[in-house]
Order: sequence, then structure tokens, then C-alpha cells
Amino acid sequence: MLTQAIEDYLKTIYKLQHSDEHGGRVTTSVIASRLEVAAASATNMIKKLADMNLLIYTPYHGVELTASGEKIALETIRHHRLIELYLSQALGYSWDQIDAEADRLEHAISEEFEDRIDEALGYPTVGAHGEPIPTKQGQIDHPKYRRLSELQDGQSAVIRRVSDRNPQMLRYMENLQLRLGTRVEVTAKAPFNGPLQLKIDASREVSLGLEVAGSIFVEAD
Amino acid sequence: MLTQAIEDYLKTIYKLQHSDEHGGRVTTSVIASRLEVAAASATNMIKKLADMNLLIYTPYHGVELTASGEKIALETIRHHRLIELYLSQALGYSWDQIDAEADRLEHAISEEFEDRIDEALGYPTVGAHGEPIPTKQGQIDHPKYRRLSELQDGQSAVIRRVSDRNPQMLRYMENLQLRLGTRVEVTAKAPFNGPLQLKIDASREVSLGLEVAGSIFVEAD
DNA sequence: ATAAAAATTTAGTTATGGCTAAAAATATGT
DNA sequence: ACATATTTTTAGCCATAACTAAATTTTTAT
Repeated sequence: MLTQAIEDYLKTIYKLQHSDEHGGRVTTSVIASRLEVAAASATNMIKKLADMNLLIYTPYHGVELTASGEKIALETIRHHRLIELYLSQALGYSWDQIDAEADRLEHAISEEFEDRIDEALGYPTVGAHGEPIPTKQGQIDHPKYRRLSELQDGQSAVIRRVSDRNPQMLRYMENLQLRLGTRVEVTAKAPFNGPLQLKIDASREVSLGLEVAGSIFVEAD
Repeated sequence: MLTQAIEDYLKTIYKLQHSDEHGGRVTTSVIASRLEVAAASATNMIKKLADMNLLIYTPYHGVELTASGEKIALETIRHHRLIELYLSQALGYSWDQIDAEADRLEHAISEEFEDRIDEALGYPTVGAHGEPIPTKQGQIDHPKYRRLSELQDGQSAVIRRVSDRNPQMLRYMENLQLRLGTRVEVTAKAPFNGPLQLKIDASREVSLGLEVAGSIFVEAD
């Protein structure tokens, strides 16, 4: 019924719909590249999902999840984020390892498992990388944080979320002790898209490239 | 490469080879019925596994795992039993729930996950139902316990393993507080394969049917 | 406006792992 | 020993979900 592939597509489409990067338009090629499959494979699956009324498909123009498609996506995302948090809190996984493990486990766990780790974690609302965790009823809000790269010289902020796209980058951030809740202050900003100088926890100073700074989401004072 | 189906077949074949019930001969139909697939499906998979050198197949007569087939089977069984124990110890699952959950998770976890729960459990050698847990190197021993149903009137023994085949029966045992390590004494045995009278933990007395008693393995004094 | 480029879909293929029905081999009972 | 029953295999089919190559549609650039 609900195969792993279906859950993966719906989850990916949901995330694309709610990311600012593609202007709301979720096309075949973006889906395909995120899932690392050929565009033709994505077209096939999209048609199948449209037949199942999980999304609305306008050929050549993109897709949009229906209410039932979104429900399944949010359930999958909830599984993923609870598992990620459990791996890091209960089993000592590092930031860069949890996504890959959760990608496989999210399709294998029961509702029972979901409930038990939810309880063990104290009913968290935010995942290991700061993402919101949808409730069991499918409620979720998307707080709009600013990218660290957008801060002006002299501004101070607290890290609220980091992108989980690149494990190597996550490892780099972890080494710098850039964690959720960490206070950072931009002490200098080099021109021509140069790196920014950062004071971490009011103590250490580091120079941070824009790619990394753009992957860190902060709440400014 | 190693699909879920392959791991399931190898695990099942290993267990059948080491169970006393079928006299060592592991046939297509026994495999098929354990996995709840049609006999023709089992034949197909068996031929595939033989091509992969994971087992030796004598058409119309049965299969025997090769060293590499056994290695994969033991890794899968190790995953399964570690997960079962983790579910019951760390997440509070009951005896009857862990097998089904572990059946799905065993194919999804990484070596990292295996190592972490192994450590969290204190490197256990015995699973939640008393089964031996293969080592990472694939070592395992099969202690030969007697069935509670085989004990004579007046004999006393300690429960060392229970069959995990029937969840309802597991729930029944759990309700009676028949656990690993529980001391039991046969106080009476009804003739003509009748039930046996059991004193549990030197206190409560219950009457136990032979089917249940045959699913409990004990170490007699 | 239209030709070239890019994105998307269609058509056809592959691998996995099920299934049923029919054929063949093995086991059983008299 | 041999007819019947049972087990197993073969043959052919189906669904899932990937792929490449070719055709089609949309977008972009002149």
C-alpha cells in the first residue's frame, strides 16, 4: 500500500513545497535530483501518486500535495525527526550520522515505536537540527529564521536550526561547537561575498565561509 | 545486493536447520510455510540463493546453508535479537510485541546502530526470549534445554528460554509471570497428555496445558 | 518571432519477488 | 508393485520502481 518509495517522494515534495528556494513550484526535475533518480522515474511515480489522489499533477508544470498526501508526508517527517532526535539523545549519535540512519528507519517503525520514543524524549517539538516536529495530528509550524549569512556586522543571534543536507558540513559545525542555542556574534564581514568573522559563545573567534553561514538559521536579537 | 527477502530466507533456513523438529532436512515447503509464501516462490528464491553460493540446493530434497549463507543468517539473527532485547529493556515493550517490530527493523539498521545498542545493553549474550545472540564474529552456541512438558512429577527447574512463535502464548506466559529465570516445580501431571500442575516461584500454583509447557525450555536441577 | 536549449514525458526494458496453474518427481498405502 | 496423494518445480504472469533513448513541450536567447 504505502511503499517506502511513496513515502520518500511525498516527504521530499513536502519539503520542497515549504522551502523558499524554488519559489513554491515543485517540478519533476527538482524532485528527481533530490531523490537521486532519473527524471523519467520521477514522472512515473508522480503519475502514480496523482492516481492515488496524493497530489495534483499538472504535466510539464509541477505538483502540489493534496490533504491526504500532506498527511502521509507529515507522518513520515515526524517519524524521521523523532528517530533523529532519539539517535542523538539516547544513543549518542553525532549530527552528521543521524539523517542517513533515520532515512532507513523511518519506514520500518510502528506507531508503537513512534509513541515510545516520543515519550522517552519528553514529547519534543523540535528535532535534532532544529526542525519542527509535526504533531501526531499533523500540525506543524514553520518559524522563519534568518540565515546567519544575512546578519550585519555587529549583530548577535542564537542558532535555532541548521540545514541537514551535507553531513560533512554538519561535522564541521559540530567541531566548531556551533549547536542549537549557541550564541553567535558577527564581528566582521569581508566584502565581495567573503567570509564572516564570528564570535562563538562570547569567547572563540572563527572565520566562517558564506556557504556554511547560509546553512545556519538564527534568531537575531 | 542483500535484500530484505534474502535476509529473511537465510534467517529462516538457519533456524530450521537448527531446530529439532524437522530432522535437519529443510525442504521447500517448510521454508514456504514459515515465510508465508507460496511453494513456487520459495523454489525461485532458493535457486537464486544457490546461484549466489549462499546455500546448496538439491532439487526435491532440500537446502543447506554454505558458510557465507550462514554468516549472513547469523548477522541477521544478531540484529533481530539485539533489537528485541533493546525494545524490551530500553523501551518497555512486552514479550509479545518485540518479534514483529524487530522483523522490520532488523533489515534497516546499520552496523553503527547494532554496536550502539549492543553497548547500551551491556554486550548481552542472551536475547529477550532466552535465545543465544550470535557474536559479531558469528559465534553462537545452542544450549540444549529440556521442555517443561518433559519434566516428571516433582521435578524443579528454571526457565531459560521460551518459544517466540506465538505472540498470544507469550502474552499468556507473561501474565502468569513465567519469565526467564523463574523457578518452576511440577507438582502433578495429568495422564493421557493432560495438563501439568505447576508451582511458580515456590508460591502460586497453576495448571498449564501441554502446548504451552512444550514451548517453555528449562534447566532442570 | 523563431531557433536552440532545457525540461519533461513517452516508450520500452530490466530486476526483484510475489502469484497461479500445470507438469514432474517423490512418497505412501494397499 | 503400482496407483494415488503429496511435494516440488516449471512456465507464465503481475506489480513495483528503477533505467535509457526518443519524442514532445516549454523556456530562453537572439
